[in-house]
Amino acid sequence: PGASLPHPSPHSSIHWFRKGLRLHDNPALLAAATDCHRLHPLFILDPSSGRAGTNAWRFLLDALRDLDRSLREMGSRLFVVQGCPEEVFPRLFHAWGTTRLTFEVDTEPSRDATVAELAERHGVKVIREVSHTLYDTERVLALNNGKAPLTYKGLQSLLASLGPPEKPAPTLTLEHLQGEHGVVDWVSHDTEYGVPTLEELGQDPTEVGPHLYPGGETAALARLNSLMDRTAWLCDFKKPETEPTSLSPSTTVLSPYLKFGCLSVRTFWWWLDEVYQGQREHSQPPVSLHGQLLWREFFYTAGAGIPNFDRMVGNPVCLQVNWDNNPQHLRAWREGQTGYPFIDAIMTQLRTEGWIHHLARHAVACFLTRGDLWISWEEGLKVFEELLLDADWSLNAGNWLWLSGSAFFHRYFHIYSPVAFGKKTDRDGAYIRKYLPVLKDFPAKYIYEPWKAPRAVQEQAGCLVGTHYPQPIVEHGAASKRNLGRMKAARAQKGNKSPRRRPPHRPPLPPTGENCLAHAPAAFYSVAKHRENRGELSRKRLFSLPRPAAAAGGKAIIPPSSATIQ
DNA sequence: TTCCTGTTGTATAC
DNA sequence: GTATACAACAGGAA
Repeated sequence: PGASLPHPSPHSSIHWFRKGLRLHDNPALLAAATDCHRLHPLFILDPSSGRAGTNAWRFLLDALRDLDRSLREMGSRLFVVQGCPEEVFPRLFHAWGTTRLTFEVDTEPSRDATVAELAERHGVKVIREVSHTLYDTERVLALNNGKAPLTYKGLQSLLASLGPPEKPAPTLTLEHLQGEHGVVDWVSHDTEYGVPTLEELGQDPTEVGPHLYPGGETAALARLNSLMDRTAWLCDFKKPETEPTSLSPSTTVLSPYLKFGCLSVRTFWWWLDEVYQGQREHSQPPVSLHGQLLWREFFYTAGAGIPNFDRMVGNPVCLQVNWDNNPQHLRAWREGQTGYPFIDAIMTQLRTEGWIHHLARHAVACFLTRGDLWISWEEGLKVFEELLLDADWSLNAGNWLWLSGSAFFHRYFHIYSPVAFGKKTDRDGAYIRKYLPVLKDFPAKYIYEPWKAPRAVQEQAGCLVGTHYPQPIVEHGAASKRNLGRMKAARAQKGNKSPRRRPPHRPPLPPTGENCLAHAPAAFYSVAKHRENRGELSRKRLFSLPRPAAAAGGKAIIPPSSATIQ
């Protein structure tokens, strides 16, 4: 730290925050601060982008305020500007005398190339760094002839040839900041560049739910810290065994922090690695926590390598299906009014709290698409994008492809029952009672199927099905059976058009679908029941804010490698 | 061609 | 709690 520069700092830098809302492991931010006499940390709020709901906006504003607070402690500030990047940058380049623009690589379809060109035209040097993913997605794709691996194993073997992920970069500290830090006018900063409120963004602040998961790097590292004491839990973690019906999250709920980059995936990876090192044995990918981070990598790679990844049409890996158009059923699903308490409870938790367990996502996604309602996964994707705090373009689309049986997942005859699935881990329906208080007095025998309760029982529970709570909008047995047949038909069509297979001996169907390949799943991080720590002593708390221990052994700020474009 | 595997199904039997 | 049928797919290895 504190490497004093041998020559005057020539640069005026803008670091453009998009994701990566943190000071730890942020190589592009370090690059901005290097040889720099004036640094402007910038966030551009683009009101025209995205479908985020109120809870997600709150999370983002939390994160921005936290970032500003941390920068302020070092005498700097965050500059928040509203507009679209193409319009904002030329103005700022001119006003701030910018010579260098740095930002984190984004694997999603974005306007990065346009901005980079624009910067170049203004004589501004552009530096991009990989830090949102464990590996450089472009490199992984190149290693596989430009194609995304379509199985988890496939990705694993590619990554094996690349070796372990890079270590996190050092946290930005006061020592990295030279010169003026970019603050021109402390008096007018808040009015000109302050973090706006929900109201100022046109969001209704009365719509937010309980503030269970405050946004920001500080909250992210605190959450990580509190997991540190649970060595046995971390080492035993097996995702499929965690419970979707747990009343408090049975997984980590680090996903919103990873999505916005309040937590660095590399910091998490190497911290887990340290925990694993100290133990005799630990779970392994794909079910372990390391495995969850590799699923994340899997879908980022798929999202970057597969065209039209978030759509059915034009997506070469996606099964082409004639989904129904049924706005009433879609609305019932979204609002938690399907008449299936398990489904409705999950959707209620989603709308109010912004986070649901991974397997709960499976249950409602299957219900919406191939299981019961036969509605396009693209509709579900949009709802999740609005309501989930951790909705991430690649992971969201990838998981919807998976659950709808459109790609990656092929055993489409495995269908989640909206009645039986929740019962496995919650016989008495405590989860339903929590999120659907209208049903809270039903006996356990009927809590998953209240329409089956005799009239007297419904009266006793103070809830008449059809009056206070809806009748089921579909009959699961019949609907799932019919849909299974429709899945089979869609696949048969695909088979007919595939050049690599003999035509299946089935009656030919009218050709409508496009040829599809096939492929594998994704992960939202979660859970496992709180198990006791078997007496391992708690480790020292490494994450107050800076995290020196895991920082790359070397101090090299950023390798001036291919990350630099211009 | 055959065989095995795939993070996370359900219902029934013991 | 574990085993099995259910009805059966895609991809990759052998």
